[in-house]
Amino acid sequence: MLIEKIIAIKTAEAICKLYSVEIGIDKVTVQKTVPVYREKGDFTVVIFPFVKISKKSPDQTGNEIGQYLKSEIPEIKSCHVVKGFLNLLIDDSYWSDFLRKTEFENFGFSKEKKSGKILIEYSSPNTNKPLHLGHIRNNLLGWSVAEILKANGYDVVKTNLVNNRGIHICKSMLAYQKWGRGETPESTGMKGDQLVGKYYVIFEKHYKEEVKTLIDKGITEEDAAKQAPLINEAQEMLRKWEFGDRQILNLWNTMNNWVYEGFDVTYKMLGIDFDQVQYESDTYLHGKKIVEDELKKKKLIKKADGSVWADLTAEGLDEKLLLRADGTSVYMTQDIGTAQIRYDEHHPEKIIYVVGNEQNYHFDVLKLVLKKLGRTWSDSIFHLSYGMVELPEGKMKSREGKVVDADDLIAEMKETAQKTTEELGKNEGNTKEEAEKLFRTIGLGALKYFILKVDPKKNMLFNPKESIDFNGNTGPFIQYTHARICSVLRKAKESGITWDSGKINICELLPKEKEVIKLICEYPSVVKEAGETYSPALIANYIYELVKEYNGFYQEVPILKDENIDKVNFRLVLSEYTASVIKSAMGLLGIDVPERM
RNA sequence: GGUCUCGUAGCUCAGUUGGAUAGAGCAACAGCCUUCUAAGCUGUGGGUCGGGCGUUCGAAUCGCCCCGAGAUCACCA
Repeated sequence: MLIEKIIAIKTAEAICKLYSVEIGIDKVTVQKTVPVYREKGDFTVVIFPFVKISKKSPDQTGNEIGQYLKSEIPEIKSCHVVKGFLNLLIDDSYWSDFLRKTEFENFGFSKEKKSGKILIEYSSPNTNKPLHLGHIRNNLLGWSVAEILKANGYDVVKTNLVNNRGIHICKSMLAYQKWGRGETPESTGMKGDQLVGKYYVIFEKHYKEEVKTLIDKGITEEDAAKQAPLINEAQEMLRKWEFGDRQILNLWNTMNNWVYEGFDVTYKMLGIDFDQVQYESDTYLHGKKIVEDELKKKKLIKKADGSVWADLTAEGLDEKLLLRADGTSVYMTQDIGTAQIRYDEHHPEKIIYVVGNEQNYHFDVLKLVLKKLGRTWSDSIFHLSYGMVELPEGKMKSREGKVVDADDLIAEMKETAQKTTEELGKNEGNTKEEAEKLFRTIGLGALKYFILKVDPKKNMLFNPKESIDFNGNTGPFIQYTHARICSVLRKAKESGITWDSGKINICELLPKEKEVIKLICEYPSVVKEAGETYSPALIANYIYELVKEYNGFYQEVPILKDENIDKVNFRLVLSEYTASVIKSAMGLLGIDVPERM
């Protein structure tokens, strides 16, 4: 059991014994002692809540509880009360024992398997344009959360729902049909998704012009948006698609395959993968069927024009369209089908949808509609709503081409990594392949850490003019620390020095040594909390703290140069352990750590 | 307008189940490499935690009001 937990239990016990009042363990606050008082304590019990019970001064209460704890918990070396805070100093042997006894294979990960299965959907791209920085955030988050849940013992299914149908897809198809002149990825040398995206932007450009012309003729903006010939053609194309027009389906197949191939390249570069891929072109039919069945059961309503709606007025919302008058389906229709398929196939304890916060309302509605249709499992749907990546001038807009392209950014990061490495003269002795791999690792490390260290819920800013940093609280900084530790361990081996955690024989620790061990001890609870809150940011911030602390130790304390072999042994174990936690935690973020850089 | 989210140093972000003097990084300045990788370490300056009121022994954290920014309220996804 964690020493903090023991302290909390014994504190509650002390209050019972000393003041004859029973309190819950959750009423006891045990926290890390603030740095100013580090010499006096490792953990602090907040005494204020107990002075009402003891009817004594905070100092006196603290001293009494402190005496009790000291007599009950052998690991406590001393206690010390300041202004209502009881600081407890833990004996150094407790910390060195921790290193001696703890196996670091899979350290931090849950030992027992959870029974429930979790399905997590992320990425879910539209096949009308290439991926941009917003999608990168989505992919990294989804992938990392999946890994964190696995580390917490869950059986996780990573799934991608490809948004390959709908009016938006028709837009790029229509533009290609009109202005594409038979271009292909081969003929242009463009990635398939980039080529299709080009036509999506072209559609929007012409559409905007048409709308402007209509407005100039005196038509309102709203009507102009509906009357523009291009949008009507796109809708006609959607109808043909949904009713199986062979020519349209051929074009759709061709263009979608170009996009899939392009996406695969990007996913591979990013190191993102899935256990399962679903396509909306399959699931929407299931949704449509459910809607038609439920209409017969009168749970949905049909209007005079033939459109089908869910009435959510009783739930405080309005009516929501599920099928258009022409019989074609909308986003919600397919989501109903997709959810049903997922439930039938996996019976998951939870279905996590990693989708931007702009769709909060959509998911509220989805859950309500499913519930209205009698799907009690709608409660297992959880929308992991993350913030937007914004540019200095505001939101990214695919339609206007104002985006940070994923492929470009990844390539730039790698180039920056290469430039920095070469400037620092750290690329000697690498073969070309090794160097390429290293640049990719560092560039991606910088990008992934930059994104994942931010609380998922919050919007974040990306300024393309300021390249992502490689110093300070960054991926490369952490990778560098790992590489340095590996270097020390290599040097030890080369000089025939061995180390063994079982042979740790140290009674007194230096402050820097103790702080590093204390942080290592925290890793399991960080993994747990990151799992409970779906937040890779907790892992990122934790690992930064550990690495910073280790660097202080590395700077101040000689590892190999000490004459005392017990100290050398201990410090090598500490270093190896730190490296292993760095590697494990960065692994949860999808970031590789090199052994040299 | 309704609903929701956010507002912490010049910039980017931590810290929010209420706890000690609110922390990092970047940027600026000053130091540290004949000794384990200087992508590092140490130090200096930088804050009415958007504002006000309240609850509390104690508020960046909880409640109410106001100000500011964003998202959403589509027969787009």
